[in-house]
Amino acid sequence: MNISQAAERVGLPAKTIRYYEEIGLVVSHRAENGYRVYEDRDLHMLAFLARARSLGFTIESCRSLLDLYKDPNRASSGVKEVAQHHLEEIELKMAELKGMHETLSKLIKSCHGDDRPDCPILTELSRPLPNS
Amino acid sequence: MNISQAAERVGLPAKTIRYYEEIGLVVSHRAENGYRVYEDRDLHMLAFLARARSLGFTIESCRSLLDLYKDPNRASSGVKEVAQHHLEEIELKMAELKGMHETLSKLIKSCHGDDRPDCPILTELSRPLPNS
DNA sequence: CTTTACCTTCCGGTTACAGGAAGCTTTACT
DNA sequence: AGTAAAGCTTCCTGTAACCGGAAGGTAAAG
Repeated sequence: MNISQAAERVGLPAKTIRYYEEIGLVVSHRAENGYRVYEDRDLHMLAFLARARSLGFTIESCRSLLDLYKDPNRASSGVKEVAQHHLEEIELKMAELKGMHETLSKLIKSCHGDDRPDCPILTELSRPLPNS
Repeated sequence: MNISQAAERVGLPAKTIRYYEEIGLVVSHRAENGYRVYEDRDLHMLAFLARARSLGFTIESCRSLLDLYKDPNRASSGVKEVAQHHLEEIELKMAELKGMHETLSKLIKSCHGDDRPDCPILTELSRPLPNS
């Protein structure tokens, strides 16, 4: 199976698969003409990566997870740690976004949004500095 | 006032201020020795940018907002549009993160996390492909 | 007069790819 | 058989918003 069929199967762009190979996340076997060839086992790895990435794991976390996946002697605690750490990062981002959302939606509500120049959004953004 | 004092005042790294100048977001006046010099007006701009960035606006949105800020004939509707668009992006990201959070926290709960190799997280990530 | 602290510019690295050029191979069609 | 289109390869550049560090000029302090 060539790269574009593999790509379609696992739901990743061919470019991305080549990139994963370039950074050593996966290996690819080559046919005699130099084309990459994918077997079931390779597709499993790629699909694994696609799922992990869709959950927001970084490439480096994916590398760890994939290593654990391939190791029959792994401890599930290792997997859980990686996942837990990622969950915390997600929660941090959510909190950050929540803060922005609150502030921003209040500001937007308070802006009449017509052709007059006065605007509470700009007023807030340009509040004088706490002169230390 | 030199760059590092300005940086401290507005809460931005000096590197960032130089970068904003490089991309034409702000202009800097120079002293005879070539050093950047910041006046109140410049500090206002920088603080404006710091606040906008802290609300997650992209640099390009900041550019628009700053242009509007500097234009006494602006329409507040223009500002509101930029902010509204950004709010929608924030909501998109929040939804995405929420989905990841749900899936991931369920998986983590279901993983015993000890020294045994079996792990529902890996099982989920390696689910067989929908063979089309 | 020298050390120390700033300042300058310039270059490379970060994340996770996407776009596109130049060139080889395979497939399809006439 | 000839050719055109599709698919593959590698390589290079660009993205967002900076950070870190090197090399070298300037300023303030002792």
